[in-house]
Amino acid sequence: MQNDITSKREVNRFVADFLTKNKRTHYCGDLRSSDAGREVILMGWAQRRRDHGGVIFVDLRDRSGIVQVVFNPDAGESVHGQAHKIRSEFVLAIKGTVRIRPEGMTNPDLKTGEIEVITSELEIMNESKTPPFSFDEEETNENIRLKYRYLDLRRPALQRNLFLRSKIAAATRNYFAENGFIEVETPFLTKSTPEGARDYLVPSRISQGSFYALPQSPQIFKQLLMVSGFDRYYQIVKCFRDEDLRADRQPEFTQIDVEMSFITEEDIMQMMEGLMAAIFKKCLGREIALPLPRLTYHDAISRYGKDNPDLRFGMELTDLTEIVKNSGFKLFQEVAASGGVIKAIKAEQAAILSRKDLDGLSDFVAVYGAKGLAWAKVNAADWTSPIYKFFQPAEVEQIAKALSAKEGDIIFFVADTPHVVNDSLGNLRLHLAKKLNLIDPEALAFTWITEFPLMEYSDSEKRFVSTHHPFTSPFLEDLPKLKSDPGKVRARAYDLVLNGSEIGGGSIRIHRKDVQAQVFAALGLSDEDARTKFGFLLDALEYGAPPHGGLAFGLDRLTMIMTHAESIRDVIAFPKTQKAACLLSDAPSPVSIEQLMELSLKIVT
RNA sequence: GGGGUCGUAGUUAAGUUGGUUAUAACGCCGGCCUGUCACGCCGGAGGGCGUGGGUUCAAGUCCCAUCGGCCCCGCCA
Repeated sequence: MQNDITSKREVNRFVADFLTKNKRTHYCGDLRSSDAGREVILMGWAQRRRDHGGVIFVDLRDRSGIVQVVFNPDAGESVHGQAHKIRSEFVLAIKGTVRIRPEGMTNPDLKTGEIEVITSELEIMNESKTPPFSFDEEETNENIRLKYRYLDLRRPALQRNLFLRSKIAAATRNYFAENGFIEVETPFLTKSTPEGARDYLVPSRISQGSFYALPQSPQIFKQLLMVSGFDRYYQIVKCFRDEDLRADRQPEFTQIDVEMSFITEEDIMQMMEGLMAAIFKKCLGREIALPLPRLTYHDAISRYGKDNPDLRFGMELTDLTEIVKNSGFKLFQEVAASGGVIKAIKAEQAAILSRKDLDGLSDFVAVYGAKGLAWAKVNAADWTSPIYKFFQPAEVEQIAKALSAKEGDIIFFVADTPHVVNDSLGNLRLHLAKKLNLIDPEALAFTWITEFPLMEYSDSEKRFVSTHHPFTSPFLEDLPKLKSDPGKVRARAYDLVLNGSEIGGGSIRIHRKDVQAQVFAALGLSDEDARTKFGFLLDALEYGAPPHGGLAFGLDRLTMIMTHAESIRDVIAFPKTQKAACLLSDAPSPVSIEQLMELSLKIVT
């Protein structure tokens, strides 16, 4: 041990020497029986050692997979002796000969199970501490996995995800290059914009008391590039939003950002459908039928309760307000009279749902503001239902007809404001589909959502706010409503939804200053406000801005769907926790008083 | 900001109505073993139960607070 440093140096020199003389010939997982007889040099990690006293087996792993390497005692004392020292995750280089495994010794669970490598030389290039968790399928607490993310990333599943993500990015770049797009980088240190999400701020040292913001998206810059005449732009770019996290939301995420000039919605959608087809073809070998289906925002909400409907299954929402508004059920009467709606969904042949399950579903919809969930089990002649007694036979019949309900189905009713009804039934629909196993995991259900409202009333801000962003063009024919009924103005915006996940969204932008001014006015932004916040864009619009529009895809979410990942963390190399912390690097963390002083900042809490 | 859930050896988990030295599997260490592939066999070490209070004769088990992971609402497109 006292010679530790010296011997480490020796080892390092030896390793360097080894690498100078020996180049890797193959990846472990690529070897096949056709390689039999070939001498190979492999480098990787010892996944497992099986020491039989005589013969020793080691599963050698690299990014391609694993192969069994064999150390025979008769291969020589030094190699065999070294092999005894191998432990989990030691870094090895071996020279050996591929051979077909002896009769009956093959392992059908391995791609390389037909063969093995008989080792003639072994180099232990580095040792390893015992890993803090096993890399097997066994689920380990995510806090430990994130702390040792570099080890977690040795798992084949995560490697597969990141390789696929890289393929998606490559297919994207190819597609845009083939279609005449230019990739332009836009600044990360930019100006805070008030609309939309909370900004991440970066203090300026040179202009004390002033701040940059990290971009929520390159929105304004890509529009400026259109004004400059680049005509077709794209960028694969990080975006930052300081909002709370979810299973599919990280504070920094990646967009495939696109903008085009002299186009309409149709041109953009067609171009983006081509992108989707190219990505799925190149990365998964799957054909996408084009053109993709479309649904208006209004239809999506009324039929599925959400603007990101999962179309892999049916169970649509049915409006029963007209049928039940005069029924004997007082609650339904009152809701209908006060402008609310009564809607229902039907779970087909859902007898596996127990009475306890049904009661539990009330708690489920309560999260979305529903004060109750009525249900009815449809029998041959009647219903088993707490509310059955309130209805006339004719009403029961009409409801059953509206829903095409058959014996064995269960109907769920929610009566409330349209927003609460759609929200709770839309989410209940998803919940039931998962519970009843209605979703084909291999299905790909795309849909465009069109005709979004340009703006929505915000109760918290007591004004209309942009649904998309304030540069979204309204439908020209709706312009007169901008003053009289702003909530009814439709936007030339479109989202692309895949399997119930919004994977992209965009719009045709306003390219004329007068229209932009009207929209700002409807949003309650004064000329002065607008000028302070977006002055440079407004200026640009006055210098011959072409008609333009675009959209952005969420690369993380797209990758999630394509890898069947349940969490966005499974498609990001170094993700953050729900508290937006990086357990690996321990960010965020306090900084020195000197750093704060240099920025003229003071911590006040 | 709110709701839910979890935190016990390196890891994954068990731990009855609070009651003597806190279990198991895997991993780890040592020994044996020439064909295994989650190798096998024998032996061994390892934690005081996220943290801090409190109740009690007695707390992993009860109470309060706090920290952290995950899911959700709000927020966010």
